[in-house]
Amino acid sequence: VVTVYDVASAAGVSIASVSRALNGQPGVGRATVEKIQRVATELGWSPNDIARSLSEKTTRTIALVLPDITNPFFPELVKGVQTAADERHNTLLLANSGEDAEKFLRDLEALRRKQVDGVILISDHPDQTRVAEICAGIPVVALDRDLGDPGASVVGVDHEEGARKAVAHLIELGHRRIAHIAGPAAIEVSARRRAGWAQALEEAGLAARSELVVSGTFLEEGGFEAGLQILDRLDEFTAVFAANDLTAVGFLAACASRGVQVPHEVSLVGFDGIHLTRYTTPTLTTVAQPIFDLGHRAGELLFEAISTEDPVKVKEILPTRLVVGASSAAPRRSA
Amino acid sequence: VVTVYDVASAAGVSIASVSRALNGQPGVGRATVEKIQRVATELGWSPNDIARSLSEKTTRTIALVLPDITNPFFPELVKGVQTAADERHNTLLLANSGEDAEKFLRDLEALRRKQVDGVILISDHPDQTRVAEICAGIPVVALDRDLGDPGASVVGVDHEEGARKAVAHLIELGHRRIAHIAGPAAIEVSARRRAGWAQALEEAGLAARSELVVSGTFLEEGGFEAGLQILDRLDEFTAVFAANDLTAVGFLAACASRGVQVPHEVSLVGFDGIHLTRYTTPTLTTVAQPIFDLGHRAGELLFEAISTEDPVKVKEILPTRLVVGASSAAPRRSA
DNA sequence: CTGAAAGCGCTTACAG
DNA sequence: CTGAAAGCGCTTACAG
Repeated sequence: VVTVYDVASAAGVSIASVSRALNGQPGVGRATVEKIQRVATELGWSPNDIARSLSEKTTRTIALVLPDITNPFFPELVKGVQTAADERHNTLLLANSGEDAEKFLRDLEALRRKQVDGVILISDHPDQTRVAEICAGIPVVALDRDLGDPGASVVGVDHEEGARKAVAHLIELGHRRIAHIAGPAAIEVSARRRAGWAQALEEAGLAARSELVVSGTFLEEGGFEAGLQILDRLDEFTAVFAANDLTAVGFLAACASRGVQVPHEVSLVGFDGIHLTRYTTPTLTTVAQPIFDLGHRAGELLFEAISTEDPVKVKEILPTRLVVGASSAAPRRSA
Repeated sequence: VVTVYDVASAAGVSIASVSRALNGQPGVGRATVEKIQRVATELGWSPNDIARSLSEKTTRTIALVLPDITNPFFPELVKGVQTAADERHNTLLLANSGEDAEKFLRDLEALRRKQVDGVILISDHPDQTRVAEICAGIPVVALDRDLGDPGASVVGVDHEEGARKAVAHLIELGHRRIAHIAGPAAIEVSARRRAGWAQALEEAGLAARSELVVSGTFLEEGGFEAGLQILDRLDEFTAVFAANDLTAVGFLAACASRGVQVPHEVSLVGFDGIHLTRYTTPTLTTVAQPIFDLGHRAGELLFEAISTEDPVKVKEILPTRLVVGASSAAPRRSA
């Protein structure tokens, strides 16, 4: 309601001086600055970022598009990005597109209209061309999931390698038959982790039998359902590698409901390293991603891209770490 | 890059017609509209919401300020608000202030500068006056936590009543000594739930002994720590009412680490009804809040306030529901 | 050090 | 149905 014009006339100066004074820019007399500041506070002036953005052609806002804020992996990631944004005094705009491809595109278009300065994408949308079209001209960083778009920097982990570590850990414990509860087929990450599972088995001279793969959803229910199915065939395996921690949590619940002891009757390893894994019963062995860092790094990369005229595309792979909890142990029985 | 001016000159019309045509407003010839639309797509025109907002004096953006996106209660709430925003074709801006009072005020100021049309607040900031000052002139809805500010509508649940239900349930099962792991002292909701705990005990003619109250943090670690403390005094109680589900999850972990069986040796009830409670071992008895609805309703109320000149302040209390899981049972031992 | 003026990309009375 | 013009609240060359 009160604008620079009001402040200017009340202080008896021009709006140019007001703008400069209120932004701490040089070229205004000390006394003038003080007067303007005083008047501004008296009048209760508050800057209008919309007007500023229109004028400066930058909104100091970046966006993060993610599939499911409800999966605890993402809030942690959000914190990382948020921190990066805060450090640069930028605002973070969240778009929770779900895994819905259409909503994703609509959200992306809305962000473009909002004139965000850059976008961090967690998605493997089937139509990369459309995505690239919409994001044309605005810096993009792909997070966690790979983006076909070569125009974007990528930060993530090596999911295959992580999965291999998980399975190798089980093999080392003595397991020979290891089942896998996979993620949704449409998500690239699912395929990577499954591939890692198969590789680790094969490297150990064991068969990666597709009968031992059940599909999940990356959510608890998926792990639970998969568990109910697979627990009927406990004679075929002694351990389970779940595609992510939520799946593992669901599997634990299935075990509990069937009275199957973890890790005595079946060992379990998850993936992600969400905070919750330290508080499940038993605590979960998992391949931890540096979640916060992933988000933070993605933010930093994005800001570099924003402030550089011709940004180089980088691909940054952060290390995963096997965290051994109480859900994995040597097999007490043979499959 | 391409503006209405470009479209206008390319189509041989005025920017007024372009604006009207592109916004589907009446008063433009059918043929003209078509031509303008064609030219706009050819040129790859995309609306600039910043300019529109400056002109229209509305951003079609609402903000939600919350303490901790990492607590699974909030993402679910976010979904509710998000849905309400989507329904109105508004954008939701999230501010994750933490429980940090200073950051909260800074965030609020940033939102004001961003010219959001309204704000949903989850907070009980000590300095309500400051909050009211910053929010002056913009519609506010208080969510989940009560806001001293009488200028805002409130939507939430009756925490005392909910807590009473939890404790009454335990009493009904036969428990007589019920401990409580409280939330952070600074949060009003903690006090309410604790009061409910005390009331239920007293109504049943039992003593609400303050020695049976341990403080937590609303996070897993708090419940875990509290559990380690209190489990040394298992002879003093047979059941625990945790201030929220995350606390209960932490307590379960403490029980597991101490080898204490739930519910055989100690019963447990949580509060919130987060999704996870269905997948803990054992599944958690809890007082479920209609989380999604709370968020959705807050959004609706906010939009009403935004679109009404003189909005009435309402206080909407949504019902909680006791969900009986496997963590509560009749006491097998006497305290 | 200070100000008049143009411009950011839209929308919307106001005239025709 | 169509357009010229003003205005939204800022910032920033450009002159002095």
